[in-house]
Amino acid sequence: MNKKYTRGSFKLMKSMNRSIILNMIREQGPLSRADIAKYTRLTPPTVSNIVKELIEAEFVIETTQGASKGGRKPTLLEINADHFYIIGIDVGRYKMNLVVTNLFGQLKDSAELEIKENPTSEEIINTLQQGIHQTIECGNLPPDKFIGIGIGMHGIVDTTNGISLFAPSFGLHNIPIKEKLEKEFNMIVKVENDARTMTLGESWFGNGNEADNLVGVNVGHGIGAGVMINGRLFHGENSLAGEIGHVTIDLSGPKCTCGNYGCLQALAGGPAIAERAAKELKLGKSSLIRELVDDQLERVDGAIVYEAAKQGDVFSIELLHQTGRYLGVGLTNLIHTLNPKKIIIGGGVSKAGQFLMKGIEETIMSRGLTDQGRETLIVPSKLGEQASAIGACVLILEEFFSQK
Amino acid sequence: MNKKYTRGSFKLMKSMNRSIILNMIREQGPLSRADIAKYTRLTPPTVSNIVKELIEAEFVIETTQGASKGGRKPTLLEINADHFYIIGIDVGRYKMNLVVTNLFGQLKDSAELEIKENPTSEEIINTLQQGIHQTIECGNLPPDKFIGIGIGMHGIVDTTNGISLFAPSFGLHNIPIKEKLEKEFNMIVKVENDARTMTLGESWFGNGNEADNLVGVNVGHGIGAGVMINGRLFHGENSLAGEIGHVTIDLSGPKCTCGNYGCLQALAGGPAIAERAAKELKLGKSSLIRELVDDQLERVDGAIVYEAAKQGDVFSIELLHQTGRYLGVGLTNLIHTLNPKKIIIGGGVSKAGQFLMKGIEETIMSRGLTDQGRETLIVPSKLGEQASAIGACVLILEEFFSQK
DNA sequence: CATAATAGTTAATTAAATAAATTTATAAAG
DNA sequence: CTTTATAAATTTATTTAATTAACTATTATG
Repeated sequence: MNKKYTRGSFKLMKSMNRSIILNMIREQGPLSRADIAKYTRLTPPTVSNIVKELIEAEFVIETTQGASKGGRKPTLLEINADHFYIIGIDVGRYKMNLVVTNLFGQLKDSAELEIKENPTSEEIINTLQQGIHQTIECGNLPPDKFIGIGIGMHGIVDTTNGISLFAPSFGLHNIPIKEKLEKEFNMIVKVENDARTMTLGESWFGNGNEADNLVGVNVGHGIGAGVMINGRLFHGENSLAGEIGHVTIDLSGPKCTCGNYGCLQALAGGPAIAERAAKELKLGKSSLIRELVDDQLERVDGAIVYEAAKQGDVFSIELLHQTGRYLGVGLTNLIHTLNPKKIIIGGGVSKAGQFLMKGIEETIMSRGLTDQGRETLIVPSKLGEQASAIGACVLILEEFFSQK
Repeated sequence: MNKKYTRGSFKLMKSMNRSIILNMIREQGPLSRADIAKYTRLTPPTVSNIVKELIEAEFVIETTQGASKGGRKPTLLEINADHFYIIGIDVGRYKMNLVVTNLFGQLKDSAELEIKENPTSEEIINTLQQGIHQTIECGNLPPDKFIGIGIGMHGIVDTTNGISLFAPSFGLHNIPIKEKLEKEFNMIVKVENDARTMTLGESWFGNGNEADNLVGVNVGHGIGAGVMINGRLFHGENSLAGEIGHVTIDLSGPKCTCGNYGCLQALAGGPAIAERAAKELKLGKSSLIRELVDDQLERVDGAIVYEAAKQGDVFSIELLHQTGRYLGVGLTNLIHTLNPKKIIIGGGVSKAGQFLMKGIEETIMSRGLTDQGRETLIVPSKLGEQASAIGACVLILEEFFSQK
């Protein structure tokens, strides 16, 4: 009774074809009408009609003439990429990362927004609103071309209503982001978890290209993943899909912040790395880290271990190698549960990707069940620090390119 | 370039609506044309036209007149369930379980087929063919009403081509089941992994009802799962999705048949239970099991532990309780990765469900990350031993009820 | 028995794809 | 140069199948 049926109708037929054509131009353009007809198996008049509408709506433009293949030259079509701009914001623990992209995900502007210490919900909303106002009105880009705002937010998000249900690093509940921003700016606003926006960003404009089944793993303070199935983000029943930081890999492992023992995060998250480093250093091991923190071991964190490793510190390199092995176990579990085509490693810790990758690959090779499993592609993030903010833009692009 | 676009067309529109109506009658029937129009928001003439076709094709029949609600009595429509029969076969380690169902998944006939020891591919095919011939021609049911054959096969299956790529308990590779059976019987044949057919069976006719995101866990000799996402089986990139038997939950756990340490299967599979029982009994623990196997500890297997537990043996009950806790860790990992609405426990070991459930629930309660996660429904299989064979029938039903 | 309400059908209309024919533009052949 | 073949795109006519509106059939209710 509760199931939603999408019935066939003229409207649906039209909107499917419009969406197919628009996306085909986006992904494979520039293309001629004839090309589109050939690839989609739609007839030329159908393509021409829809293209006419898309041009009128200024979503698509005719560009150059292509080379003739023995007859009339084709008129090539392209997305009118710079006719529309999107704001994407990644709300992190200490700051917000704001970017502006066009329809091709190309970076047009960016800014960093400071978050006050122990912010209230209102302060978070205010920071967002001020940052957005400044970006739109600074004059770099025509204000009327902004069409939507996407937010990548750490913690638990109610995507339907655009509410941050729980933001652990602020200790805040129920921030009504979508409602407030839509009222203020009168454009589409979408809110999503940041591991998911990161994955979305990589999927559209990063290293995820073409993989329909894809997992993006955000390794930072915590470990979270965005799961894409059949080319769309998958949330699961209660938005818990991809909470792989709290997958148990070692029943007798160290205690996690969640109260359990042996969670992946408790072995491979940023704080876990720092803790293991400090512990071993206390036992007297020698390492460059000592110099970097002036022997104040409480100052050790993930970034410092990475810095030391970069400078060739054997102790740190081995530490990250071991972390990679732990991560590898988590990823192997992922492969044996979801079996994605590709896994993308992003987030803060992934800066140390070079040092982690070896351990990850080793473990997957040894623990993978079949050859195919072992061949799962593990790749680093391409968009790096901006993956999540760019992915937030994709929240709007998805909407733009889906139906209308 | 490689993406397949489904373009909107009149054919698609029609087939969508036909499928919606057919499925609505199946799931919610008996229904009147007017009911269907109301629920689907299709107009009465559209519904009438399609229903006319469905009646002509003998997929649907008009049954009784419903009660008037203040006007003309509705003519109720039902699936012509017994006009079509489907054969489903679950190919296990020692025998095949064959069932015949109608379009409602109601059992019409069943049989057990013996598998020779160390069978060849040809012998497997022969056994299948003989069993099917016998079933069709025995006279219980009109032979011309059989429309398809579904096979649930343990091991790794190439579903596209209907080939059993690897059947570990036979040691066989590349059994071309679909090809051989289609040639012999000239009807649709579909082959799928048995954990997946089990899940499919529960989803349509068992305890999975209405959950779009569902995992069925087959706990037996090994542990495998069928993953349903958005109401459809999910295979992953290389059919490894759901191979949760080889998810690592204890880095320092016992060795698994796959060569790694601490796989779920090595802690909670049938042989693992038997091994733990034998080991502790060797240390001198007292248990009813001793009597059941005449003190020949090498005869202990999962079934015997279950038998003892049923008879109130404290040792066995505790053993299964512990097994449940291990399973619970595996399922919690599943929840934190896929977050299904429901998890169905089936397979051989699930006969001992009552003894496992407590441990499973305990663990999920203690290890679940959020309230919602902890509330994931864990339910036992409803179809029991026949789940996989009935699910094999669903492979054909899916096809029947999808488009045409 | 009249009336209102529900079920279902028939006829007319409409949206949008498809098919066929035509126009436009270009390269290559003679 | 002109002709011819061919590709690109548009125009016109046709077809599919949903929708709208009008109508018939049936039944409960007052």
